[in-house]
Amino acid sequence: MEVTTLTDVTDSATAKGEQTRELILSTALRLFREQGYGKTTMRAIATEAGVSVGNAYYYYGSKDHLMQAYYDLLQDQHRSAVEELLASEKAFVPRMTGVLRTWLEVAAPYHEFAGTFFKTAADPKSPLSPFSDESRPARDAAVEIFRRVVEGSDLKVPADLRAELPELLWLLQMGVVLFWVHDSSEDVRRTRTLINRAVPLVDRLLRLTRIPGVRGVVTDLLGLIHSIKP
Amino acid sequence: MEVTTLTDVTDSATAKGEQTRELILSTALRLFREQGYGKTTMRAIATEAGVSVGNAYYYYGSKDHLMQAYYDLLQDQHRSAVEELLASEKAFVPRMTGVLRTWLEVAAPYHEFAGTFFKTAADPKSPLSPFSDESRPARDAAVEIFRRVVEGSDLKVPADLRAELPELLWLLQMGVVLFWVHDSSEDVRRTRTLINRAVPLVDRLLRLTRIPGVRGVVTDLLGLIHSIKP
DNA sequence: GTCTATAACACGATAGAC
DNA sequence: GTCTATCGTGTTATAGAC
Repeated sequence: MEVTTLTDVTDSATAKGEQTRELILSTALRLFREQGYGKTTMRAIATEAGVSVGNAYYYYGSKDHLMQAYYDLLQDQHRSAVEELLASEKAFVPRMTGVLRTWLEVAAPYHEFAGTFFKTAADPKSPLSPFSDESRPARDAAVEIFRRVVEGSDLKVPADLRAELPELLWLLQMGVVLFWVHDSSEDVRRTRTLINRAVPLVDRLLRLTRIPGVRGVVTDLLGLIHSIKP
Repeated sequence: MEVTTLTDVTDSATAKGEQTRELILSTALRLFREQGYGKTTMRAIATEAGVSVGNAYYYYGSKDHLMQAYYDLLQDQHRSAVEELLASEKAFVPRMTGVLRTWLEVAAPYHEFAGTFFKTAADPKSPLSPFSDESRPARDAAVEIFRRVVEGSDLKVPADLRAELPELLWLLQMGVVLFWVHDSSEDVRRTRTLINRAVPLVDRLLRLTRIPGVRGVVTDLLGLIHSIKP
């Protein structure tokens, strides 16, 4: 009985902590969306959430960590938003195009904020860097989406290339995102054009790999990739 | 006579200002190199240069502007360091490889600092962004190097592709630099490997463009590039 | 126009009490 | 887990000297 009570106390304490953690995060994201990352101060987040600055730092080691948490959230949303498409569509081009378009939709509310996000992500020393060890789980989850894009499709490519393809497609997405961050056109039309034209191009390129003369270049490329992996 | 004297005074004043400007910059760069960007304070730069903080801000609007000045300097050094190679070597692969290797050499002392630099550069709102209007002169100068790489070489590619090639090679360099920033291997060996293998691959790829089946993909690619330009 | 000296402000981050 | 007080730093402001 005493044990049970003790457990209950611990549980409720943990639950309360979790509640505070989420309150701080959701408040921060709202303010980021409303006023941008730069103009949102840690003081404002704390005040708005009804906690102290010190408490905010108790849960999130830095302002950047709040951004990191947002990134994880975004990835989660993208994964579930893409579920239906990957279950129904079988052709490579609409699969890949759909995945990229869905990303645009999910990330849209944070387009301006995303600039600051990638600013931090570009720093090799930052745990938010897409190439850092800390973000490996998030990166693996992202690559996993493209593994499913490839596996569930009608794509016919050599086995060795197919194995590297998910990571290469993820890299393509990184490029699209980089373009998107800098895209200030109405309704990010230029990014949409990029997706609409780049994916069929990739598809065409992949079909070419069966031509003997092209095959050698692909082998070289795969060798290059292998040689620069850490 | 009075005019001459007046001019002299103005000139010497300007010269003195220029001297102070350079003193501040060189001091800042030395401290950045020695202790990193983050740990170098504006107060330290001013003290070390023997000027007041206010004076440092008189010449450089912000700490980031000092980084911007470094970038311009780097580009200048790269351009002159590459001069001899471009004058003597005629084959595409050694030309391109040499240009990229030279960049590594010129930038080497600032490898760690470069992380912070690209962090700032990745922000679309920053004037340091390689895609911003403010950095257009610097970008044009960089692309110009690759225009010379192409023009002075024995490369045989279709005219429409050749026209876009300098910008594409510059983009390749951006990729190499991004890789380099994240490369913590001894003597950046992985980046060297990337250059050594990627350039011949590009060369091979460019030769393939004469195959009819491949030609169509190139046309598509050029169309894509054209359609997403602002 | 160039420069000094000093104070002040805002913000990210931390220390230490409770 | 939570708070208040405080620090260090980028940046700005003031008020003037040469």
